[in-house]
Amino acid sequence: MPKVSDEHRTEKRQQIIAATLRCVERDGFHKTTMAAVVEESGLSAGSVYTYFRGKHEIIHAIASSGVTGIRDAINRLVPEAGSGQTLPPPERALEAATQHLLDLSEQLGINLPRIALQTWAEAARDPEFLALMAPEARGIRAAWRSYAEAAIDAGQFREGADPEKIAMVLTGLLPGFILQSVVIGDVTPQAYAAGLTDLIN
Amino acid sequence: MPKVSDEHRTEKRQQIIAATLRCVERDGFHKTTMAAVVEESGLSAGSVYTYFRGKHEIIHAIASSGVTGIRDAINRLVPEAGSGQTLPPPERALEAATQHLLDLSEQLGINLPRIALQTWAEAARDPEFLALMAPEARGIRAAWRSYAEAAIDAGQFREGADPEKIAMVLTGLLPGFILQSVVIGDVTPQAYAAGLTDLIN
DNA sequence: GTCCAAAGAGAATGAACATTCGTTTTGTAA
DNA sequence: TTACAAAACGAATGTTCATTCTCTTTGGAC
Repeated sequence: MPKVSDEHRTEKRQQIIAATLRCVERDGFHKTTMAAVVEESGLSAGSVYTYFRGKHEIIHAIASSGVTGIRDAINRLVPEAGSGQTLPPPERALEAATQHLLDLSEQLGINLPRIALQTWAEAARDPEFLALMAPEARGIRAAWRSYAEAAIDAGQFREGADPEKIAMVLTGLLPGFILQSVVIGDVTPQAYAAGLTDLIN
Repeated sequence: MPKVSDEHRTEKRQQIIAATLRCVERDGFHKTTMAAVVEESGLSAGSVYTYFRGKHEIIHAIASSGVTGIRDAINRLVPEAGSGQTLPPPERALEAATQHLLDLSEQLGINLPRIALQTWAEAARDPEFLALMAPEARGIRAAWRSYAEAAIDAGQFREGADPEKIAMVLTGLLPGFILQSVVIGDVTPQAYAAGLTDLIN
């Protein structure tokens, strides 16, 4: 094949990334072999290496991709000024965020919680990987902060509450849901949200 | 050396496990080489293999060890019947649990949050490893459940609140603290607890 | 239609690493 | 003291895996 359009090129890269995600869900980053990626992608070794310089680069591409879209899901909960949309209470916001994760998992046919655990471990180990992930993590925190600010304005939390600290806790609830869904396996968005309701009231 | 006492044997095993933990904190399970464990432990390759059948067995020993002692730390917060000890509010309980983790990290000279992330990833990947970790995870949930039951009895939460669901959320807050401490790095037990206070009130 | 540069294929390569093995040292028990 | 069984050692081994290299195919430009 001759030089191919840029769209085709990014499409093939997506195909390889998707194949890698399926492998990583099963085996983690380090037990995922290039042979497995090659097989899962339906391409040949040589071909994969024309789209990525190596395994390293595929993994880093995953790190920067913000696969979960959690950040946007949270931002969608915060009404734009004058939109008339109402701000959900924290338990509904949490439920929406966790439900989004499960919906997207189903849609992609990939268990995102499992992938998430792998990426966290990699972030703890590889500073470059961390640098690629951190913006997404900070973005999720910032989204919760916007939510908290709106909630304080709306009188849902006491005047003078610290939106950044509230955001820390709301951000922290997501990994807790993800980890428990993999390790214990009995959490649902509804039960988790109900727990928050009981904790708050 | 001839056959050596059982205490000496378990002591050497501990020494190897401690060395491995230092390696895993730095490199993760899969990038930790036996050569590194050997060097860090100050023993020789052959010697390490007289105490463990292989890398696999060292890793599994770590999985079942419940290194963090979080479970006990939580249980200590719940007063025994008739002890006169008072039940702390959730934010203080959370602060105590997260502070325990940092204290123990300092005491051991090991960053436990980093280790935790590695173990979660391994649990997602290796069912045997998961089976060894799960009891500790369930134990932490059970400890929070005891706390929640006591708190409901004490009137801290509304009558009819579901202690298991409250326990889900309190359990979930810990991974959130751990992950954010590694990825964002700005969480403290105090700030996190203050966030919970603001969220609750 | 012919070229040709890039893509695709898959066997070959070489490095990294867990584990083993032959040898030496050590401490206890006779 | 001597003997011996286990522990310690560390070089050698064999396997696994990422990456490369050569060869073949492909499809757009002229």
